[in-house]
Amino acid sequence: MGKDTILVVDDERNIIELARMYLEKDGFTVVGAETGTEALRKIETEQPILMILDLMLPELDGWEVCRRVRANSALPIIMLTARDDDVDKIVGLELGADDYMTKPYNPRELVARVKAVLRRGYHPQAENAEQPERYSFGNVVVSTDTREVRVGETPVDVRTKEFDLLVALMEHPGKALSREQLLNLAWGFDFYGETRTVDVHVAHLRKKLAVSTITIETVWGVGYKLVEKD
Amino acid sequence: MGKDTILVVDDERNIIELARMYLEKDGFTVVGAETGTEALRKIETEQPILMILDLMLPELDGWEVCRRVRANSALPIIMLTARDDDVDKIVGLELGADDYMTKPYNPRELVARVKAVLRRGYHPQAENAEQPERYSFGNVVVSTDTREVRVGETPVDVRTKEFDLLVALMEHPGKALSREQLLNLAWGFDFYGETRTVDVHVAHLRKKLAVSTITIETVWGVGYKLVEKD
DNA sequence: GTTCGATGTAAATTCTTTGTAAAAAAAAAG
DNA sequence: CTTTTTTTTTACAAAGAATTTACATCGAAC
Repeated sequence: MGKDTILVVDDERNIIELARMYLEKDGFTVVGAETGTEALRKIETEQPILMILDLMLPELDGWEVCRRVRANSALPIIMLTARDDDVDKIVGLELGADDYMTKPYNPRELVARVKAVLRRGYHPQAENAEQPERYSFGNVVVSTDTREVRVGETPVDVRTKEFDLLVALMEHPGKALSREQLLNLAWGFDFYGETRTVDVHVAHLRKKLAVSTITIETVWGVGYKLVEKD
Repeated sequence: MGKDTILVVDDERNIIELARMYLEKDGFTVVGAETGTEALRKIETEQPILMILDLMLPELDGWEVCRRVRANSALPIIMLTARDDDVDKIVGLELGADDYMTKPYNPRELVARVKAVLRRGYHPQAENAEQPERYSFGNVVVSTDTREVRVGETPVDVRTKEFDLLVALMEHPGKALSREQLLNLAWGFDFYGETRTVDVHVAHLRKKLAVSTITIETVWGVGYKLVEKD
């Protein structure tokens, strides 16, 4: 009961069992409910840390279950739906779901999302939205699909975190970003460490971008910004 | 009994239940069979209007079941197979299947095909979109129809999973692919295992591609990508 | 100019990821 | 059913990165 328990609500027992198989492999305990009322009851008795909720349910549909749960708790909820047009409602109406997946779903992706939602400050739209696969500023081009950085025609070798940091900066050229913001953008919301870690990677990037027409400028007392030289 | 009944033959009960879930939603009645002999018996007793038949079966394999059914009936058959190379046999040897799908399959697509087969004058080859039957990158050529790999003129012997992994990489040359993505592409969404299984096959492929002009590069912290050497 | 917190950065440390051989398990062939 | 082959898992070494530390330096305010 409690700290590893996930409640899976679906009227199809198979869906519950599929989820159970994959989630238990990752150390979660899975409790199933086949109706909306059963779900509400199990939330009380089992104290789950997250609920996976199908929209289509007998007795009490997913919308209603979600509304009632949200009335008095912040239990993370991942919605499941078979219909694409429900997605807009989930996203648009701010029902309070933390994330959603369309059925039929990829079970490993479900596990990944459960973990993501359980991380502090997860922003689902960032996961679901397509990010551009290429950024350019000055004579620097960053390709996210190949994870390559080029200064003019010359490829530049950057490490994982340097790459992520550079992308974060390229997403907001000219804007001053605090170390906190950069940690959120490049490390994720659950990073647990010194803000000054950013400085070290900035230093590395500055060296590697020395030959380019852009640079990472210090905004004293604030953070950093990406600017064109001169 | 009869006019809406579909017989689903698969030794994996989950596959049957998945099909049942979706087919029943569309008004069909689903009868399951887990072995070839059970399938033949159920054809007599249940009089299905269509059979969905997995090739890999205990007792009597799908080929044999199909042959025996075809000996004295025109029952529409949709073949399921996990192996791409079986597809050639199904299509080429005119075994008598009306359509086929490779596993893992999209259940909604299965429903669509069931309906299509039941429509008169259905032409399956039009639905099974051609995927390229040949990929080449550097001096490596991969033929999906013959499942052969050549480095220049020299044939290279690769195992099934190595082949599938190589195809996945060849479909996205230069792109960084995570282990998850590679599992989805080469193993299927329902693979239930360690992501590091990918690494082992990558190591094997690297040895076999050592003499070629391409290689599988590690993208640290991310996954792998296929690139030309130098 | 002096002070003091903020920043730069090299080096040390710690942590993660990856390569790979070998064992185990599973699947295919006989 | 037994043998062979393939696939997956495991375990550990090695490589590679990320983070922290420590100290030098800088910049703003007075």
